[in-house]
Amino acid sequence: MSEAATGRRERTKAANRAAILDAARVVFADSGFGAASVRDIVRATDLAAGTFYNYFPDKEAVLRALLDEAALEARARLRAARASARTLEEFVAGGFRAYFEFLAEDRLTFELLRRNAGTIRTLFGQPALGAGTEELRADLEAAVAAGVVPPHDTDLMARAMVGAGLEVGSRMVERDPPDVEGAVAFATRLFVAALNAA
Amino acid sequence: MSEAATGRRERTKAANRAAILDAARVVFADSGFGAASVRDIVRATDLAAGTFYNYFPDKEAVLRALLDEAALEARARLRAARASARTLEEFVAGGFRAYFEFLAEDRLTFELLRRNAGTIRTLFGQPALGAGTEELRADLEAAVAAGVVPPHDTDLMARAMVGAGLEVGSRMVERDPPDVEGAVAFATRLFVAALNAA
DNA sequence: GCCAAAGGTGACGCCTCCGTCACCTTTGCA
DNA sequence: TGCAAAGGTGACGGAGGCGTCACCTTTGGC
Repeated sequence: MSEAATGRRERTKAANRAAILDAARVVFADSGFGAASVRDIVRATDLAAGTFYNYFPDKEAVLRALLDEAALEARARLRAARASARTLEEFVAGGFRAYFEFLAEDRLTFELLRRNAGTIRTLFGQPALGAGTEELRADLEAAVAAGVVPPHDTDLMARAMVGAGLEVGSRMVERDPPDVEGAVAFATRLFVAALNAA
Repeated sequence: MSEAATGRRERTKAANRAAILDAARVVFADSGFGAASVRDIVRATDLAAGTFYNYFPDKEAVLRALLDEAALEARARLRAARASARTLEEFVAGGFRAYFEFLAEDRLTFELLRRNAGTIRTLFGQPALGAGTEELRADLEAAVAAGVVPPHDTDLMARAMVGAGLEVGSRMVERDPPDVEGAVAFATRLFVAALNAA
């Protein structure tokens, strides 16, 4: 967006790439990655079949690009949330708030991730939807070291938080409008109690 | 098994059906339902293509049959676990133990469910992997009514338990041999603390 | 042992997908 | 305005999936 005013050539390129990504998000989210074909994506676009291959070698590359985008956004939000946390409660609440706000704002991406979580797990490494389970674990480790939280299995705890967050987030998104603060409050109370009692 | 000693005709039929289901479990677990074809399943069998259609109309029906099987087993185990629970802690621990033992014993089915959770959710109704979220919610409600647990949002709590259980179970299964009791202890402590503090 | 019913078999016609490539349109530069 | 490079287009050959059906083997009753 900052350097948008380039030549028409460049602009078309960016627009085509974006059109493919947008179409793929929808197609993957509601047919599932496995059942989706490159033609399905192209059809949801006004481009010709051959054009697709000027941008991506296959549908897997498109999925990868979509995930990179989502991960970038998610990481930025989580980093921001962490920066301002002073207490354990703020830390937990901030993390969940960032997570739930993301889900609420970008439903399509959430649906994409949720629908294809299994595929993503097997296709790429571990992360899948919790695009930051490992960072969370490291943060918990740091909290233990700082004496804020009793020692516990931080790997299991991080996974439990991600898993519970996913399900709680799903329920949240089912309601319209989604009650972000309610979800944050629930998840925070749950894990603050668990962490203190660890 | 009880009425197995029927004619050869019957036995072949049962064997063929079982062969298709077994093959499908493997194929769906590692290619994903969407990417799998009826031919993939048939190929993993020593039957001919046409035979498949004498047993199932399409691959979706096979998935449905696999899920019915799994749900039946899971429900039986959970019911048994509940029967013996006397305290809150026993109730929670019993539920998680039943769940984790199932995952540990039938890895293939677990992989099938985990890999295709998104597809299952959209293809059939809600349940997917937590083949008993609703029952769990009802049990929590009963515990609240009985005064064993403070009032709380039982729907969210049930989902959080299922979500956390799934992730904790995944970690458990990654290790060999899987530490069922460790997983049970972790999950139980987590949710007993949360429930008491609700 | 015979024969009709059950049911396994795999080739077939139809369809869609894949990735490519020769062709044509558009763009940017001079 | 002219022209070369960039890149969009869609038809094409090859592959493979789908569900069917005529045919053949097996089974079970008599």
